[in-house]
Amino acid sequence: MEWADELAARVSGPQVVNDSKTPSGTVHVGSLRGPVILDVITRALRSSGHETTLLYGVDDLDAMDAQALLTPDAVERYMGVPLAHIPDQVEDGHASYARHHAQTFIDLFADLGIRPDRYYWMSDIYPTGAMDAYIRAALDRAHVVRDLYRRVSNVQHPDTWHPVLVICETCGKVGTTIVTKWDGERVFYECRKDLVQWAHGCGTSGWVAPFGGRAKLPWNLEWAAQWSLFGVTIEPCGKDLATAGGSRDRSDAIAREVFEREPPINVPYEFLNIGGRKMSTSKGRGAAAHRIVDAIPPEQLRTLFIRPRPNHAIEFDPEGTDAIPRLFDEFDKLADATAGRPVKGELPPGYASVFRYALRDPAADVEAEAAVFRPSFSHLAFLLQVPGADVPALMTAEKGSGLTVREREILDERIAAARVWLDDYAPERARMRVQETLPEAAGELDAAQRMFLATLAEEAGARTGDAWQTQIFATAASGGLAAGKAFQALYLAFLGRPNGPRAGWLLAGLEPGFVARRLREAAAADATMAGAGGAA
RNA sequence: GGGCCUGUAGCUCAAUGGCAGAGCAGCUGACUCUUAAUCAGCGGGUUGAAGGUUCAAGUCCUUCCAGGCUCACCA
Repeated sequence: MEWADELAARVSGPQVVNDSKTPSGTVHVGSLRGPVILDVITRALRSSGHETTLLYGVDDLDAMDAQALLTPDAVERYMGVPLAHIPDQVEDGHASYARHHAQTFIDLFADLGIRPDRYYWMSDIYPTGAMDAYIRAALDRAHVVRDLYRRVSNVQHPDTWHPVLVICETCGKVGTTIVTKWDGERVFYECRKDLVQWAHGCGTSGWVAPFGGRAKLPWNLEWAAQWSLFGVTIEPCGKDLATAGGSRDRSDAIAREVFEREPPINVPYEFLNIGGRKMSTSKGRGAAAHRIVDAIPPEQLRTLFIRPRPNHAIEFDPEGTDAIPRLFDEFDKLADATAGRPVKGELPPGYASVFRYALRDPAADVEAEAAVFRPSFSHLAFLLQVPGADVPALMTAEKGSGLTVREREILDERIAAARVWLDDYAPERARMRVQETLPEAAGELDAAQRMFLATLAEEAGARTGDAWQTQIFATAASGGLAAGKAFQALYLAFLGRPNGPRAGWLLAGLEPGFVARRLREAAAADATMAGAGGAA
């Protein structure tokens, strides 16, 4: 976790941290790693005394290039059009396609404790004329840009290519236009039918002054221009951009050679892999970001992203594993250590920072947060499956005193997460189910256990969990059976496994007639039945 | 083909160049009302391979092998 603190120690003076995103469609959980890293860097800078501004931009004048995300009849009309100028495909009140997707992403920030000082939308910036100086510089130095593309990225543009994209006055597309001349005030552009494969231009051409929102810079130049416009000093970016000869290299060179400014410090970060594979909404892997957030509350999600160094890929496989419970356990361990409670095993390096930066509220009282009672996630998931269990009451008992408002909030958050986990992610072994018919495993019961079950069947009836629990111990004792063996017998008879939840409450939650019938069936079970199953 | 990352116990990961560790899982045991809790204990390794530097290498250098991501059209 030292990475953020080390970065903070390396810089001097006021800092501007920036990131921006093209709202081209639905995002997945992995997309949140960037914003979380951004936020942690900001917090680290501030806590080491640097005056810091956090900016988050939406590159919503970029062209639509994802056909799959448009309705079929919208493809011809909107492919290549700036995202900000496409109507929302979903009728939920957003002004545009870009606003819809950007807003659903940004809405997650607040929950995660990420609070940029300012959001900016490029569709708002261009019309103000703030970008005009950069557009002019890019046009004046078009030959430098062409040379740099060839040198840095081996991309060969025609000699007449100019680094500005005019928004076609006729069809409104920006992805299909090319500028071939610049006279110092106006550019000559063509909206070509086949400039790119994914969109078709309308054939318009003409001279236009490319200022005040009538044109935009290509993405790499826009990026570098943002650094100058906002005075950005630190900007992390995903490894897809940070690759050698890739976008970041191009933009760095543009910053130096066209806008004559050192690019910001880069913090390249790796992605989040689910089950060893890249997340992809289109391939059906990886829930959309707003979906998995239901199973992983903010502070645990922050922990997941913060703990490894940014340049390490995160392997996370929540499907059918205990990855989610372990994430909670790890967070709780950090809290215990921070609160000075004893913890098992060794602590990760820099654990105190991890816990502090994992908290949603940057101004939280870290000591107080660490001290609050947090129920074990797996224990909760377990209790939720016990028929009739009063989980809040049980947790109050476990804590030994009433839950505070904050503790009740955490409990509710964890209960909700555990429900989602049980429904969508938990492995079979974490789920328990009362078997409809006598489980095969009941054949493993020995004579003493069958005797116990038979006796208990005589006592069966409607009673409370507490009463059942007492009865179980009493019956076991009167038959001379060890309590452990007695409970095992019940679990085998009802769940088909040697262990389970508090048996008394399990039985109390079932229909009394069914309980009596099952007890008798299990008592009558012949040990030879289990021969094939290899019973002990 | 270029770039980045990874390879250490079954799984997830640690280890300023200085005796290879932890959590979880597993196994054994204890427990007369927390029974998937709690407590005690145990096993588990040619650190992907081969060279090199060093008194000393999981760690640094070289070369391989394997896996993953990413770029090479646009943003």
